[in-house]
Amino acid sequence: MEPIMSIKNYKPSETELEILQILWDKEKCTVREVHEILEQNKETGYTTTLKQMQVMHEKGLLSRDASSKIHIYKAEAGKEEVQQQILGKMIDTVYNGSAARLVMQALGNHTASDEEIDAIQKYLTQLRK
Amino acid sequence: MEPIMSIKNYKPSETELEILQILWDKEKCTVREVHEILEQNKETGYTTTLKQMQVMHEKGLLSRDASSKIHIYKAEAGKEEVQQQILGKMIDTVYNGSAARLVMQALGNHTASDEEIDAIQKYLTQLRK
DNA sequence: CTCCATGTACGATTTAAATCGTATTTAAAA
DNA sequence: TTTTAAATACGATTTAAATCGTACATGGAG
Repeated sequence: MEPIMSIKNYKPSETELEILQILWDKEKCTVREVHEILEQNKETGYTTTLKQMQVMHEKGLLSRDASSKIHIYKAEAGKEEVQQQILGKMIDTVYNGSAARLVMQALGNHTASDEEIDAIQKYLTQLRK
Repeated sequence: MEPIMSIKNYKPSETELEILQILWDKEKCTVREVHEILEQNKETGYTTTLKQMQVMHEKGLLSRDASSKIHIYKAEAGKEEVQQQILGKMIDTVYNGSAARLVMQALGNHTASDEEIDAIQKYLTQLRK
């Protein structure tokens, strides 16, 4: 697997995203730690997780410290960057480029709490300046 | 290909979504019409588009009138339904279930115009009641 | 009626991701 | 030092989507 040209503009697969989420959350992990978290949601073999992480390492999505027997992995792809990448693609392909339409639909059906709405309104006001 | 259990909760592939977009926009289309629009964005063979649409028909995503030689296709999957489905999955997998976080990131980087922000704020105020 | 341009049908292949079995390595316990 | 549990390496297989070549059908022009 050749390394990814730029880590920006890379859209991870569903499984890769699950692993990235774990590493964004926990900073550093062994394969076993990642695997055990993954296993809580779906059945999967240890070597499957291992292989996934090896491939992601080759792609440059993860870095690792291999100085001891147990390799320690770390996310190289940044959380905000990747989220932004996925979101942008979605706005284009699903909402024809209109972020506003996405936002309204998101707020309409995934009922946010009053606190969340407050936060968003403040954010909007600030955004205007 | 077996028909999809429920058209709700179905997440179309990237290519399927492109075809759905066209049919949401134009209501009824022949394969050729769809293909010619698709071709504007990417190189692809006619029979590839045909096959895609046949499979989507088998899945129940599209219906068709086959009474004449030239079949006329129509989207069965509803636009809002599918968008909602994709969006919901994304909020879960990318934003840990927080619609608010998605919204803020969407507004932060895909700069909306002042008019759009107005519209969103009004929408929010109304949402509270 | 015959030709032929333009369709559809469908199987085979390609491609990419995900899965897993097995071999090998390693480090610490016995 | 030997054994062994637990880790990595890696090739082979599975799976699903996408692509495409080719055969066959159809209806209108001549």
